[in-house]
Amino acid sequence: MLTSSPRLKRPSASRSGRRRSTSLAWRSSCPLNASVEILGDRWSLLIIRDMMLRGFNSYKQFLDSYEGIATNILADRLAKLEANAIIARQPDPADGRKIIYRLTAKGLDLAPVLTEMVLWAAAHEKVENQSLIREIQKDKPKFLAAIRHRWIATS
Amino acid sequence: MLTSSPRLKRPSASRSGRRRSTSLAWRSSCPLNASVEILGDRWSLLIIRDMMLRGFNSYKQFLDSYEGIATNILADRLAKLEANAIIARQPDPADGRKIIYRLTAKGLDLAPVLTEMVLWAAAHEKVENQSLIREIQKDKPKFLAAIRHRWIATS
DNA sequence: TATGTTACTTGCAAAACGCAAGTGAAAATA
DNA sequence: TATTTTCACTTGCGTTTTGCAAGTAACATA
Repeated sequence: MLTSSPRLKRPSASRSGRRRSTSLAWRSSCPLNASVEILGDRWSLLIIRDMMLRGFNSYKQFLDSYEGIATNILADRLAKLEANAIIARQPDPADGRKIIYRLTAKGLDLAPVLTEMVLWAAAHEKVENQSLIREIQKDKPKFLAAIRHRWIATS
Repeated sequence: MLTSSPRLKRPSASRSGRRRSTSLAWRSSCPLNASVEILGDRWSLLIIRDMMLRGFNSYKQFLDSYEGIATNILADRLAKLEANAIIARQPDPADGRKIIYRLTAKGLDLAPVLTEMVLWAAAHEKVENQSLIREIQKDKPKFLAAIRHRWIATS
């Protein structure tokens, strides 16, 4: 069964014999490791992309996004992103079935990370969406500001 | 068995019925998806961090790094990073047992990605390595230039 | 020559993933 | 009002990936 709880498992003493605390939830307190533990899978950043760049905010929209995430995985990732305060859920006042997902300020702050990942792939892999890439390359601060303004407008 | 070959599996037609090409290796040609498919796991970016920031260049160093990667996973990730031209392997001329791992120019270009991930975690999670964080915050272009200079010096 | 090091591979159990099908509540439709 | 559809999930199950422990071949060192 998929669990949405934070990973609490600690690695046993490594080959090098270094001890690790048993109370820490993370493998290490390195800031990069924190990002990797929260975002390092094949789906989380794509969900954030759909929210940040495409304005998606519902389960169905994420499910129908191009890469084709499985429904149980989507539910799991949304729960984890919410547990990490990257997104927030709110019932739609206009439709009792719907849940509206929104990026938190913490989630919005991932914009520079996504932006640099897009630029890296654009420089080194064969990818599409050249208009987005050119927009970022032309004026990165302006692009980031536009994301922020859209977020404020839809909050 | 762990495989280092690129994932060729294609998702079947999704719930939305959209067709996907069977010849593409990637789920989509979105640049962010490319980055996620190459880097989106719990270990690859940590290996790159160890090379970029700590100057690690051997299997044993990666294996003994703090987070405690398993030896089979390390071998698999090194092979994948090499297959993606992010790192290159060369035998150590001074020691026939050793393999020296180096970042390629493509791998070095991940510095802005790692940097933004560090800054995000520093802003939103409880992490250590404050000296690194302050160095980045003080002058990001200088920090990135320093990484590049070290890389040139050790090539 | 014996022992340690380095970069791996192999076997196996546990966890995560992916697909298909099902569920319950609310909304839309006949 | 009754029926169907939509939405946000959950469940079951087979496959894939991960993690741990142990082993191996080539080379270096004492």
